[in-house]
Amino acid sequence: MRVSETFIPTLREDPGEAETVSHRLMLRAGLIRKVAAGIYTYLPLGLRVLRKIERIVREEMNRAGAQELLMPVASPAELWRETGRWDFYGKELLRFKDRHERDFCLGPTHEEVITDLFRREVRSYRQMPLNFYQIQTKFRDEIRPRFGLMRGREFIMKDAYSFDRDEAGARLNYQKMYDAYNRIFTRCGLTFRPVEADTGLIGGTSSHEFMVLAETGEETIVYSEDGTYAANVERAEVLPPETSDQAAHRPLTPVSTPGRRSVEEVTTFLKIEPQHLVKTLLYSAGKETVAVLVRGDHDVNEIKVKRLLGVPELELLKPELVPGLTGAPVGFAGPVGLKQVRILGDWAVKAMANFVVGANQADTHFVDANWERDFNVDQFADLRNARAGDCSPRKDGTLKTAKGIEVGHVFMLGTKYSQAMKATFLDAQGQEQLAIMGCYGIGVSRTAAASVEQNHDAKGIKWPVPIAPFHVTLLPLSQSQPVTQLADSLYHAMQDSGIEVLWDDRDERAGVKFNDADLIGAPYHLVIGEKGLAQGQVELKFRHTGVTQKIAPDQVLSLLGSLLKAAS
RNA sequence: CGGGGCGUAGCGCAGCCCGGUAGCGCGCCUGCUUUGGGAGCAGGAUGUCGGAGGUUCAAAUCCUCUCGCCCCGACCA
Repeated sequence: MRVSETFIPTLREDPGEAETVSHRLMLRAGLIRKVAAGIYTYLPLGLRVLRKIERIVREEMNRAGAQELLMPVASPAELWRETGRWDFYGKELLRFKDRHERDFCLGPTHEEVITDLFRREVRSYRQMPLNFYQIQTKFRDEIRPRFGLMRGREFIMKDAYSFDRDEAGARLNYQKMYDAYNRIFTRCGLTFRPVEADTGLIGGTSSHEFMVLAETGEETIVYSEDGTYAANVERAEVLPPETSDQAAHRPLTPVSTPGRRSVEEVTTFLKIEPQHLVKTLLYSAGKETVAVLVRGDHDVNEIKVKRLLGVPELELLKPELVPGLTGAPVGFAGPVGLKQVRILGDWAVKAMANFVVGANQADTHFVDANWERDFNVDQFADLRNARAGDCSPRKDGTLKTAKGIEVGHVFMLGTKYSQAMKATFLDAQGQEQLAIMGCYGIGVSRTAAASVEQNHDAKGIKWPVPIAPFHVTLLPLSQSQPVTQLADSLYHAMQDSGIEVLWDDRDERAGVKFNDADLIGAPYHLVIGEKGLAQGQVELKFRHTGVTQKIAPDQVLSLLGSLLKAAS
């Protein structure tokens, strides 16, 4: 395509609205424009990138035996009521009424719709296994959309749903999808890592997230540097400590800690390490109030607490309710003498002795507290976030942490949806069975943004070949006849041999063209200038390395051809 | 929803505190020169100052309300 005939509105300056790298560069390079918060138009260049990713996704999904279909964006409330998600999904589900006052929503995911299809159409085990996928616009009314395409409200997702006769079949489909995802993100040129994950609102029995490793990622993952373990920090197990503090228990002693509330304030004031303090966090879990005890330098993992309690919602107790419960202002809560509250303790607390806790009295803490002697812990469990330096739960080394962008997520659903919606089939014995389901998502638009996060420099984007909007930018630096003529013939020759080329045919100065080319980020730039041409040469620049190479015009096709072949 | 910030020309911003002619840079249009890393000179066009209401002789500026956007948090396949 010719730049002069293509809508590529590049921006010289950073737009005021964008701070994140991918958001900024995608706006500046003319890939996207905002319509409303978290809602974007994909401009020609941006759409080309999405189509490339979609193509890779389709090829790998088809190869893995999934079949493409397309479900509607709008779906009726009745399906969502069947699974309870009409209420449970909350405000993220964008709802509306049609002209007959019937409730509808815009699909944030499609388990209900596909399960409805399955139960209407599939009768026999002979029709299974099945795996359907679609690439479609999804809508989630996020509380806070941000970072451009990274967390949009409307976005493009590939979602797949598998239906199996039994657990073994479901596991096989899960594995196929897991493998396909590895191939997809590898082909997209991303540095990523599959990690064990929590199942969240989708539910189900187990899942993995595919994380693109990037500093700006919203997720934290932990992994064993030497081993194979990797998990989202939400999910990562923490093993109980192997040794515990055997020190003789000293007597419980109140000390004055005026105005010292936070861990930092208290430990600084008492001149102790945070490892010798126990934090007491009060939560409301449904109708119950629970106290969670963790070591001063640890963080509570609320997902683990929720799972242990078997409750869907967990919220820190509202500050105004704390004094009524503890008899002290916020900041001085402790387990000693705490009434009407279930007390949960993290494993690390079990290994402690003679520690500091709040005294449930203003401006007072206890030192030398000990569990069992001074207070009762109803249950010890793994309740904290894993962190760097912890032992891997597989005991295959020490954990490190990294930031990641979730671009894919695979779930074993089991019968959660087939049960709720009575999606059954007759097995070989004529018995009615529930379909065993799995579901598998890829954020297509987010994948594009993640790639930019991972592949850029101060000048702009550095697209990997397989998802670049164009393979080559052709940059004739003057309007002189020999230069234009060569550009024209190379342009057509490249097109004829299947090389996707963007020809900057504008009468612009060299600097403008160079800067736009760097910003847009095609992997190869072919520069034709008067000086080089006088010596019978053109210049090939590799956007990723910045390396340039002088070559004869008649070598361009074969060289680019082999470079592209090697890179895709 | 809580906290912080912003809304002035297509884009990036100044002006607001302390009310009185709406400005700068880039881009855009015309002409000449220039042409290997965002050109120079000359000339030109472009504004419901987010919206509504109020105070005032006078509001971009002060007050009230409202809409939108960004960042942090809560939240979240």
